[in-house]
Amino acid sequence: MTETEDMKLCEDLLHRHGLKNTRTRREVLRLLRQCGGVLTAEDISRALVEEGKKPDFSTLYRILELFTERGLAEKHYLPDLRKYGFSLKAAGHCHRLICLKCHRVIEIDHCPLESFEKELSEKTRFTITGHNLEWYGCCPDCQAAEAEKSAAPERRSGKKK
Amino acid sequence: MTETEDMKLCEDLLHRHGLKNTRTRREVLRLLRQCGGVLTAEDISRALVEEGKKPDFSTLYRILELFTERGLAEKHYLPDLRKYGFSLKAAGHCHRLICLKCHRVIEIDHCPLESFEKELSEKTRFTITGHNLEWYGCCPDCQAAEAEKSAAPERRSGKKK
DNA sequence: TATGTAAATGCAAATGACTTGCATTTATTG
DNA sequence: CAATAAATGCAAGTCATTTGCATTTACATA
Repeated sequence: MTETEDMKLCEDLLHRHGLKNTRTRREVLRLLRQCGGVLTAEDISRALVEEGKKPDFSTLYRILELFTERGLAEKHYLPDLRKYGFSLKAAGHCHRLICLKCHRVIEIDHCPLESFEKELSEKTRFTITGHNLEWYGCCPDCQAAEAEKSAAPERRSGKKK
Repeated sequence: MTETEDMKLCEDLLHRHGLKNTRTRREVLRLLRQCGGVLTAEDISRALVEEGKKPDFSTLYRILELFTERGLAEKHYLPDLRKYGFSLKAAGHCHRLICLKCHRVIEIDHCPLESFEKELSEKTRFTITGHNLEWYGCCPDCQAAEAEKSAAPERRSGKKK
């Protein structure tokens, strides 16, 4: 897809969701599409700064919140980073497997909870309105990188946990 | 159980986990045991203030963090409150069903993910190190209260969502 | 195409949960 | 009971996120 086509698509997406088509919104959408996974406000800011733009964090947060409200994106708390990440919303209900090293995301479209949840609701008499389900781990690439590192160890920076 | 017995038990619990037996730690432990569910630092502070004590938040956070490290408690991010809650740790792996109104917690000790997770790991070649799973909903009591309220509506305070 | 208007943005300051440094107090050990 | 290592309180700091407000912009309409 050419860059122009991609931009066109972003504009359409915005319009289809009843959102004004502004430069920063297009950029945020583009980055989310490009990465395909989860980005934090800081990730997005950094990427745009590298391209010579510098949107304010307040604007980014407003955009990300808006995208989430309008069902264009999803917001996930990332416990290891103590902040939120955002990703484009998959059609339909799904869960994620997130690599803790590189933040790559695999979408899991089959929800293994449906039947269990029905049973649970009957047993507890709770109305169940939702659930949180995410898996964390280490993707094959990062496993390989990790294995290599321990084969030829280098100075390790004192990065906090 | 008498209050003294309860205190004794708290002291034992602390000692068994290699923790000094201080007043505030005993109080925090007692509150967690009494409530049986999830409490935030603020919940704990409020409860203690009502009893005429006023531990500093820094102390509470230090204690809760310590309890978590030593496996006495568990820490959960509560997305609707945007902060952490703590509960005594159940023996073994388990998940929670949390009432969004009153924060009552039901522990679900059967994890419906085990077999699914194995399959998932094989398919994606990720090393899966953990998962997040919590259900949210409304407990029977709050459902009843809700039903009553709409039958005989009263002035609603402008409490934020 | 010009233009009025609501909405979006940038900026600065605020918020709120949580953390940290340090001086003081306290639980435990000998 | 004294010594001491650890726990606490206090004040100030951190950091993600939010908010108020003045300015700019997208886009519908003239």
